[in-house]
Amino acid sequence: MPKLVDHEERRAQIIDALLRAAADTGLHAVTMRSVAIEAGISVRLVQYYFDTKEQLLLAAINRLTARMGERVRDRVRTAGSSPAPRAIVEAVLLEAVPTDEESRIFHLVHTEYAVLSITDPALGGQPFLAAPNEMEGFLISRLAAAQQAGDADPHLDARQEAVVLLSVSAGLGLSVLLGQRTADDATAVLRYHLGRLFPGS
Amino acid sequence: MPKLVDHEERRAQIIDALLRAAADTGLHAVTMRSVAIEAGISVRLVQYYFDTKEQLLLAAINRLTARMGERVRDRVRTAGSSPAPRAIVEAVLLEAVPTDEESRIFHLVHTEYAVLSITDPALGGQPFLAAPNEMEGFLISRLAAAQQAGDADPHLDARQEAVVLLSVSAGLGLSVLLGQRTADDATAVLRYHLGRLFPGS
DNA sequence: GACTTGATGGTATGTTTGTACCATAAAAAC
DNA sequence: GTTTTTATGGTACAAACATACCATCAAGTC
Repeated sequence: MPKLVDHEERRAQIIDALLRAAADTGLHAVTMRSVAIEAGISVRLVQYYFDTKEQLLLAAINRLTARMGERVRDRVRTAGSSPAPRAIVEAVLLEAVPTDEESRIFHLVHTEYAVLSITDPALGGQPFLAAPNEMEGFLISRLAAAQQAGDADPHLDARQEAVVLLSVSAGLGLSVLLGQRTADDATAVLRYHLGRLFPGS
Repeated sequence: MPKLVDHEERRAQIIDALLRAAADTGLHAVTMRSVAIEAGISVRLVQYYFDTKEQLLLAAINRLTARMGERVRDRVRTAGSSPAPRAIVEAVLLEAVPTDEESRIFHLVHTEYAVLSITDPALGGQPFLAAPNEMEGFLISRLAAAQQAGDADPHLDARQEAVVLLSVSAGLGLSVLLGQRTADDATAVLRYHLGRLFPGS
């Protein structure tokens, strides 16, 4: 054989090619051939590392959700050294607004997967429900903490406000993908809304 | 020939079959054959009324956006006899939450089209930008009117609040489609948020 | 040095798709 | 009553797809 190959690295390469192809032509138009071409390898190799197309699609969505979770946690950690509650909440929610090219690819393909999962039972909606539910709990705890610290109006219903926040960030992210708003506009709207929740700044 | 046929009616029948098929198996899985079967006619007839698949898809999205516009206007008219600003705004925004089966089909397929339009230039994003922009203007005017009437806090930025409202209703609608929330929960969250904008009830 | 085994390329195959073509019955036109 | 239209069915066809199969070459193993 030629040089021994790190399978995980090869698989990551192929998955990244799939993500680029999906962001370019749409997830529905992704074929074994287009992934192979984008990755610069033969179709046979894609088959070699992911036996079937379904397995490739599943591996891609797993990698995607894992990477998005990492990105959110990175943001929390970065903003979290000085744990101002508003800064943390803002960091988490702004991750849903695609700014750089990588985040645009991620959110576009993630949205395509999410919509696909509504009708395709083989994609099992778990990854699309687990992460938002986790985020909802996180936001509720932060809002409640801010209320006790006197940074947020104690009359607010933390649970409902958390759902509003998640919805508005998802809606804004989608509108940016659709080209209806720029990322800067979406950011400004989100900051405005946070300003209403956290009156002290 | 057998009986003369109303072309527009036949076309509407076929489009409705397409919408059902798309809501059932996903827009990407819709074929000339599946539409024909769902409509109970032969493939040849689908070709006869819509020469090509692309034309069928375009006719369907046009019918879809037209029907959704009608539904929103119906709601405004129904709630508009007593023009309490909050009631009108609430009616418009609640249209984005799928409750009955028809609205679920509409919003599911509409979302599938919207996501598809991001990568498919042949679908031309116009219908997905015109309607929201029109709604944004409508909401801004209502919010401003409510502020002048003393029903809403005059310190609010009507434009930003309108964007927040549209985003939150879009995000809530999507989360209902994804099975993350029930329609009732989404409705309650939206009403809660409106209660914060319109303190007088 | 012989042999196994991992990584790769190329090709064949059966299925599904959109579309084009051929056919027919029956209403309308004259 | 013949001759157009009009609405419909069935079938044929080329392209594209996922996948299975055959082949090869080089690095380890003994």
